[in-house]
Amino acid sequence: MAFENYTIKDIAKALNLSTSTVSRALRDSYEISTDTKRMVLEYAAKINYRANPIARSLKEKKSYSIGVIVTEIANNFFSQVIDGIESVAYSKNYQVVISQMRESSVRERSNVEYLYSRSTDGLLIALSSETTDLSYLEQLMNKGFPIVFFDRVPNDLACHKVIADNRQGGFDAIQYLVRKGKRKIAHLTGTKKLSITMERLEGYKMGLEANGLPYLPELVKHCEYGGLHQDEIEQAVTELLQEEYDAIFISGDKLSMGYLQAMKARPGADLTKIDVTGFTNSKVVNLFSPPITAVRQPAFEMGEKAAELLIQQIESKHLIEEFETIVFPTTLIEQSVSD
Amino acid sequence: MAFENYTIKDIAKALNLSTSTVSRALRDSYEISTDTKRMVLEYAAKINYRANPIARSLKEKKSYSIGVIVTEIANNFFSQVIDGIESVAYSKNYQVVISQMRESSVRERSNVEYLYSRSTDGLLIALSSETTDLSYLEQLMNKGFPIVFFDRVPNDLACHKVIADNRQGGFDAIQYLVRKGKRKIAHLTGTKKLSITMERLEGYKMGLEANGLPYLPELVKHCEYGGLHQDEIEQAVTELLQEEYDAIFISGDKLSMGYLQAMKARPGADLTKIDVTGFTNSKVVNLFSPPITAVRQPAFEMGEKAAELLIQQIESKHLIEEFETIVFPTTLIEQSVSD
DNA sequence: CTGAAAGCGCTAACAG
DNA sequence: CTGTTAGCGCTTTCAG
Repeated sequence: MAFENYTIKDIAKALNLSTSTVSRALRDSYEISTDTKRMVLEYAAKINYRANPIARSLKEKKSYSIGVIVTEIANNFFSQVIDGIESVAYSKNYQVVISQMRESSVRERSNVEYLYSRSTDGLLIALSSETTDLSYLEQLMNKGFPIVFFDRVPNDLACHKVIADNRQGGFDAIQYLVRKGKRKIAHLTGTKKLSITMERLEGYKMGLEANGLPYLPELVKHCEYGGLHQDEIEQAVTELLQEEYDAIFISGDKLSMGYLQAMKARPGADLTKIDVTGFTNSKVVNLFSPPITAVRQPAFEMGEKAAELLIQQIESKHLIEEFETIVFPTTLIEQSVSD
Repeated sequence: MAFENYTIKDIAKALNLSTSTVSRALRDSYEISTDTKRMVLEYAAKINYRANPIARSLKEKKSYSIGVIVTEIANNFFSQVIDGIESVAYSKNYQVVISQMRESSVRERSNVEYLYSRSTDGLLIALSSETTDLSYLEQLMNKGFPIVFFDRVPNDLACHKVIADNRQGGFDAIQYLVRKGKRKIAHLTGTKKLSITMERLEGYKMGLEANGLPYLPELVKHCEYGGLHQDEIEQAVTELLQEEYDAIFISGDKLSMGYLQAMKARPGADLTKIDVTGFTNSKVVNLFSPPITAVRQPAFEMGEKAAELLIQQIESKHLIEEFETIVFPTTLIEQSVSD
């Protein structure tokens, strides 16, 4: 009996009221007498009435769902962001609809359009490695469709953005390595199309400069798909091993893990000599061997914040004029050398 | 925050047709002339018409979305399962709506009810550690609401189930440890309420018996919340350290990682002596120190299969009579001792 | 305070 | 082949 699909009509009939009265009573309208309200509410509770949200959506042009687009779900950083998003959405009674674009701008676009046409009320998105043309997103935003970007954000679009302090994170990484006596620090990163790549690269350069170290382009390797395919990383490592370097700063979760794997698989490589510091949100970096010093982003909190901004924008009566860019600090997590 | 969108009415008006004709043309109905169809399709494409799925849902009582309920998203196993689910859903044009219950049966239920009332077309669920009363799920299923269980499945409900061969996985783990010369093998696992706990425990017992080893209850520790909170694990480890054991078999991702963390944090514990074999879907187990031998489930494939079964059930005209239980093999991944 | 009626955008009898 | 009509379940004027 718990799950019959009653409608407002059933309640109206049973109580000898009109559907509008019932609707209003349910929504606690001021124009309904307390007696009627109580009656309706009681009966509704008794039959375990649940409003049909589809009908409500159609009427209100609002679906209480938000779309999320990420590279892939099975990724430390993204899954933690989604955790944060879901937490906020749950507390505000929104559903979270997820899709993956696997670094393809085509899939990104088809997902955006699908989510838009399926009347999600807004979108949270981290751009794909391939994306250069943002005009379709801009058009949607101009139509009033709320979009909040996180992690990988557009440069010159007026919108809410939630990011980590990538520049500082990169800078800290270099400072740390230099303090450990490293002088030739390589950099493994993603495509230049992404904001995170450029910001972390800047941090890297700033770090070098602050320590009077030269910037050597041959020590910087870009993986166009952010290490989504291990081949990219193998290729980069092969190239790097022809250079001389005593430490490496890596600009992403997938890349960091992939680099360690690649090195582990090369019998020749001496893992103890080349220090690794990399962006990663793995919760078990301290268990790794060879060790890796992690640059950690507050992924959960970033997800929370992004969801809050989005829902706030969705529920705002007027068009947002002032867009915010929220920057979260990163944390450097050094692996204890207990063993 | 509304924005203009074309409707079937706009097309009808522009083309001097009735809405029903347009609707039928759009759906490629046999009763519409090819000429009219072409005209409608062309115009629709020109104005970039997108059908309002909410309206369609209301009419058809079908939303082309499926709900997924897991403990948490930021988990190796679950995120990989969701990856598989999303892949299949994407290819069949279904949306994936995600929610987390964090081992709470209350949250599980509220999520189920919410997803149901929001007219998702079906549900994929791995039960919470607390859940004992399945009657509300049974009621939904009796009403014809499609639910496919994966990983943590009910014992005696007629439904599709997708699981790993947990018994065999446990058995293999013990065989492996015994072959390495271990004789006192502990077991760290979750609550007895869960199918996976009982099956893996059985595998453990079978393994012991097959090797003429005694089953010692004091070597088996249950964490009621599957290690969701690290305290549980600390507690179990503290208890275990008072026993004598030379190896341990661990029954879940969270527990495996948590155990390694707990041990690492205890200066006294000699990590090299106690071999660890555990269920985990981490893709970097081979980088761990202390090493862990992984019992790996084909999580992605399990997600794919579960989604396929669900969508098949959703789209089937008649009630399913024969339910399937799909069992996937596990793989034992030994860490190479290269360093 | 309550009810009648219109309509959100779409589909599907039922008539032509 | 195409149009008319009647809803899906809910909200919301507009009248009483």
